[in-house]
Amino acid sequence: MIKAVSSAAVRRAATERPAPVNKRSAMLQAAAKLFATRGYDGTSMRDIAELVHVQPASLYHHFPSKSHILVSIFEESAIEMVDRVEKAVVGIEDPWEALEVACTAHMKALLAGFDLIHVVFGELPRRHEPEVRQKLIAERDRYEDVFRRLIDAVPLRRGANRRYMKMTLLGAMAWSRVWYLPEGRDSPETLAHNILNIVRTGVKS
Amino acid sequence: MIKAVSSAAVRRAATERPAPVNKRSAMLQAAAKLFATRGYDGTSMRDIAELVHVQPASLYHHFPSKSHILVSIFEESAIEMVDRVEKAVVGIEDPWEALEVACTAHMKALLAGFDLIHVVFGELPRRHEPEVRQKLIAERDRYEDVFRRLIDAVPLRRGANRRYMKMTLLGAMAWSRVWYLPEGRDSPETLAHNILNIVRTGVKS
DNA sequence: ATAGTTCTACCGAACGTTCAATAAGTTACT
DNA sequence: AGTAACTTATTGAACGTTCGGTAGAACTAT
Repeated sequence: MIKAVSSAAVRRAATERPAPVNKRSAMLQAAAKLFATRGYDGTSMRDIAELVHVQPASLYHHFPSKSHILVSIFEESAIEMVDRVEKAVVGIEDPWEALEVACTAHMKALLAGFDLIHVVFGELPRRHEPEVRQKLIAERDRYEDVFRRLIDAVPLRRGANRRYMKMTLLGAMAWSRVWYLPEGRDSPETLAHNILNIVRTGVKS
Repeated sequence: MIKAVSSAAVRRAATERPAPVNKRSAMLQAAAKLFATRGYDGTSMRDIAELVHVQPASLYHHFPSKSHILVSIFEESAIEMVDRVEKAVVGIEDPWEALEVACTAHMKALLAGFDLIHVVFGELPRRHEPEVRQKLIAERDRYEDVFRRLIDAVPLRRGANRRYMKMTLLGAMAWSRVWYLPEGRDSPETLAHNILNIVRTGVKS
């Protein structure tokens, strides 16, 4: 019995298929990278397949369609990002500090190569079929909710609208995708700090 | 001679082709509407042609390629938007009021159906060929420059960074594309006022 | 233990459709 | 007559997707 198991393990290790790792997640990674740079419509199933060194047809073993790949990216991304942000803020008492830490985590992911979240903030759910759109929006909402809760905990001046604040903050951060230069002198941390500071205290003299 | 001209005019009036209006701009309008909702890659030349009631090949009489249509949209949009914003701020002394009026003009165009500007803030230049990308960025910069000048005129507290302020402001406004609901209770004016107010005075108590 | 079966992951080739673009011809207007 | 505007007809390539088949691992029955 023991022998049989161990010989199976050896055989599995000896095979040139390098790992029993989930190829599904490799496909998701590749798709995210391409969607992030070329957009959903600008990426073909062939492009994705090529990046994973697989035939196009193989993608359909793991996903029923191209749009399901997009939905899966949104799902995995929301889970991962909620996790990152919530881990980052754990134990922090001051609500403003917690929010800044969350923003930093967000900007790091957005500007330092986490392709999945790039897709979430780059793809407009509007452009997809209703059924797909609904799921995309739901996943993004799930992530935004983390920020909503952090913003709820922060003391605002009278009359300040938390919804507008959330949209301004997330919008400003999302827009950095458009103008940010990785080789520039601004780090994601600096960006998060400065953007949040503007939203918190304003700029006027 | 006169007879000939008049008979030609009558024939022209009688024909169902409604007007000798610039069909080029109609094509641009149609393309902008489609690009704005479905994206560049999600829109085909056939789609554009159909919306103008013209055969696909006719588009190539006015534009050498699909990407030239996109570039033309950016050009016309930048001209039009610079014009709108500069007309809106003329004669306003107070720099903060001028900036708010500019933001209002911007939001009105963005949220109330001016498709051209929608394309400018929806299409990522990154995704296009270098030659095209360069032009797209140049046109958007031309527009952003109007805001840069308005922001330069506004008095800030010490240490406030005008570049971050510009990016936060434009980013927050651009992001409204994603969550704004036309049938909601927020008018473009309200949005512009509130977003600018957050950037100006902050939200903290 | 071995032979037969099922299952997972993938492949190569092709499906019908749609894409941007072109070539050549026709009509409209000056 | 000449030019601008637009048409019909067509191209080769690329698209998402489907198909039948296969290698190998994993169960099942003997």
